[in-house]
Amino acid sequence: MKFSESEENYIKSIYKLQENTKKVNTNSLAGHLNTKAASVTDMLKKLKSKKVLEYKRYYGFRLNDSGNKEALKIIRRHRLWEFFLVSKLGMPWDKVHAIAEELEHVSSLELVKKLDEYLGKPKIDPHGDPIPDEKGEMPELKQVGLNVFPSKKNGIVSSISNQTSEMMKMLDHYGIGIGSQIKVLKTFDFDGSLQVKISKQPACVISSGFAQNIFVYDD
Amino acid sequence: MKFSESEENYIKSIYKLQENTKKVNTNSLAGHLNTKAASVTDMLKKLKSKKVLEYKRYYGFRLNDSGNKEALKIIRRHRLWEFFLVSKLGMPWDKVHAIAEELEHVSSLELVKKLDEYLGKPKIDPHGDPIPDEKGEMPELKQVGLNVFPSKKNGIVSSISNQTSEMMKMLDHYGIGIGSQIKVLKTFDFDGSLQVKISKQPACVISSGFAQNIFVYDD
DNA sequence: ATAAATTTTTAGATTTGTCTAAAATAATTT
DNA sequence: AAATTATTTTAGACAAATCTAAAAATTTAT
Repeated sequence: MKFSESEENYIKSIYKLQENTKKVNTNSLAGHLNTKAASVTDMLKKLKSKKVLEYKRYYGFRLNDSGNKEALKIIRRHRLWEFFLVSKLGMPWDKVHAIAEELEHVSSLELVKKLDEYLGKPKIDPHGDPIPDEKGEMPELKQVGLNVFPSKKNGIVSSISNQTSEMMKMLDHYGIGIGSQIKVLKTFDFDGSLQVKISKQPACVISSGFAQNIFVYDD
Repeated sequence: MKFSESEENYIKSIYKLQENTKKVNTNSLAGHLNTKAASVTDMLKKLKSKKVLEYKRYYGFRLNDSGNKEALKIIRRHRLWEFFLVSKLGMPWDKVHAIAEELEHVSSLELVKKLDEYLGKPKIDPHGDPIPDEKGEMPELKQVGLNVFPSKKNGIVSSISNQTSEMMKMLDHYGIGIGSQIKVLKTFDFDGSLQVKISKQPACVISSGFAQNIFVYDD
């Protein structure tokens, strides 16, 4: 089944609203999509007829299995593109969302597959959100600040909670970016500084404050 | 000025048809876009009102300066994405066009700039067509088969005129791809084989027949 | 140069997605 | 439980992009 850009946006928004409330209602979806309730009702009928929505008029609605699957595909594309924009093109965190909103609608399966492989099948996007896999499974990964990440374990940098240019300069200096491999070799109790190995570079020491802003998950 | 996806497709097609004939006519554009003459006329009015088209009814039409500039921007995006899909994602030549047709409509200036830099500001796309630069200038580059490329000059691989899997295997073996740096060190008259240096790898020797299919331009 | 053929444009309809305003239904208050 | 308020849906309109069929303009042929 193929979906228009607009249909995809509705599906994605319904999916997100479902996470909080069991049944989604017309007004909240209209708010989320920055549109009017009447427009939402029209689209609900269409999505129901396309068999992605459970919907009884006046009673709220939610995606069925098929709809959820579709939503996860769209979210997967969105987050892969965000990862690409940040890790490969070096775009700032806060600018990638809007661009990924456009790129996510390019739906070639071949493209998504190749992009995923090219990026190293990332599991978390630059905002720290999990990227659904090919089957639509959300990886259950907990990320933690590098300062509390266990020693001697291989970690992958998933996000950075500080987007100042000062931070950027330091990340750049150490060669740390989204997707970098990282391992804590030693921690110094005196000031909490850490000796770390970043990808294949020689080990180096970083401050606790710096490490706090680097989020990492188990490889 | 912003253009819809449809408007962009019209602009791009008119640009391409202009290359052959001085004035473009309604029917040929309809043929090119796989649509009907009446639809074309409707769009011509719109493009005229948006000041990208010189158009007098019944008399044919062509893009004005502003329209040509817009066309070059779209073509630039298209060809950069094609380059990306082939050189980074390793997609086959013949599959990238359709995907680039979608990607080209994502028009963030920031994105295009970063993508261009990331790809190394390529001048020729994988089909051998020139990529307009930021200013809309088409690079005037002649590509030649590697077998006739002058020795000791730095070349960039721009396209490959053979997409068989046998060819792919050899390209892969030698680490040659779109965008690779290459230099001919020596040629052997006995069988026309060439000693070449590919990027930073140690020099190696390749056959004349192989070299014929590798197109290169002056760096 | 007039008739025939072709091309282009107009007129009016259709589809998709949106909107406003009014009606229908549900939820809340008294 | 009736009245008030809030939410949702319907009815009807609109803009964008397309189409078919008919009319207008141009080109070609006789």
